[in-house]
Amino acid sequence: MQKIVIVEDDEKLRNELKIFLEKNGYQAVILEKFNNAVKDILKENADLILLDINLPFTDGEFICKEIRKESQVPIIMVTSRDNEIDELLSMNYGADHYVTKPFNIQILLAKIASILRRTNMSEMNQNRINCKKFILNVSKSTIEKDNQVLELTKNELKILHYLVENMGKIVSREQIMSYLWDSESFIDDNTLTVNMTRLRNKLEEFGLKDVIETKRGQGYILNEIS
Amino acid sequence: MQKIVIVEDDEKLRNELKIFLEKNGYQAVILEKFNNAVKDILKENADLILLDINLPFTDGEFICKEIRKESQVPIIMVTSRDNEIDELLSMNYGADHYVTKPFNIQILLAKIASILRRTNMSEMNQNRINCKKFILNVSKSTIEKDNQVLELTKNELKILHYLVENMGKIVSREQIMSYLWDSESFIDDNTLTVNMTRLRNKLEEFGLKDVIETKRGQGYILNEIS
DNA sequence: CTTAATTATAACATATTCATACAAAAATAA
DNA sequence: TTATTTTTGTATGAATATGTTATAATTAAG
Repeated sequence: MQKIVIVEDDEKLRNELKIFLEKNGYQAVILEKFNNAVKDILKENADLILLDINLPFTDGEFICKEIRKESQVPIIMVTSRDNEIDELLSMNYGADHYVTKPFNIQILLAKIASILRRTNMSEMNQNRINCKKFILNVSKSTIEKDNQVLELTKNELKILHYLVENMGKIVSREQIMSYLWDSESFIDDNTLTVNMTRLRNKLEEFGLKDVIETKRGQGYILNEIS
Repeated sequence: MQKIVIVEDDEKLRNELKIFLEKNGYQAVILEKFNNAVKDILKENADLILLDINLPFTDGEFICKEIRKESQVPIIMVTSRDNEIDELLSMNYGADHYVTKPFNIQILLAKIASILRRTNMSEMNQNRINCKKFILNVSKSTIEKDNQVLELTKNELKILHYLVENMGKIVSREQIMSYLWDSESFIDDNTLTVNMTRLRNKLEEFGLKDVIETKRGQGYILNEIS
């Protein structure tokens, strides 16, 4: 179930919103105190935030800006006047969407549904890196090729991601290792080799032979030839 | 400031994009007519191109392909349907990145930033040194010549790199040695000679005879004659 | 022309690096 | 829990890059 945080000082309105959203299949959380709003909001880890611009003590623009520093969660700003929207836009606080009070609650619902559908879709599709021979989908931890999909484990994804990011450049074993594991944990140098072999086997089974080349004594390199 | 060309037929969307990108520190250019798109795009000499696949009169795939003939500028293809991506990929038009409409603009921004950072980095690391007779690719530890590639080992690369960096100047054996090995390890003076011979043989087999000249009593020098 | 210093070559030895296979441990799912 | 997947560790062997030694070739000076 998708979670929506309601940040609204009008107690009556926010309770109505909560009930309404819950009736429509969302999990709705109300923020009651605004003295620590940004932290409280982020803590909820919501899918969407409904944020009134006029709040006591603090203001919505600030909260919006602060949230954007930490998260890309979609934010719907609720304004009281039409022209507030223009002011907001010119400030570029990072909110994606706006509604003006008083708003038609059905329209708000449609808006929310649309935003959530969109972000879900785009999140699924954005982190795709085209490597000529295949696409690395970082979000899904898969590689795609000829309409076929290969699932990658955590380590496999990380190694491949690092190689892809440095396509055409030799990356040393040390580099990969420090990318894979925290520098604190002392992991056998050979563990990387093992992971490498497994990744290669997996890739070869998928029809991607010799994608990762060993540069003995220097590291590994991703062949960028198409 | 980095320049982004927006190729999008939806007037509203492209204007929004332009404003948004400009607010985020980019120079955004809109393409208004598409009858001469490829030329117009290339003329802008942009750092990145945002290219809608569905355009009137012409189509994005064609434009992409044409651009690729002239330039390696990163291209983000904007598609309307998910499965369009797969079609695109199978054609291999050379676009590096894709977003599906409707897209979250913050995610798009992050993507752009990531792509530009990456390409900037790789430009910086344009570790290809042109030596008239051959190109030394430090990132790949190879030399290239007439579409042929010769792999170098760590030592070979280091020696050649040092010589190339000092092209046309005599470098003493001591210089090369301290560049090759840590000053701590005491390595036989003749070891350098052996490495030198090996490198020379390798180069000669590759069709690069007498590239490294011995200056008896002084060191070695890379012949820069073209 | 000799001789001594320097550099080159060849053959050999060693050390590093990596791949593979298997086992154990840890994480995750059923 | 148990079962399964994923990750990590260890051992072995092969490949190869590099270092060592010995000997030959080259060069400059006397």
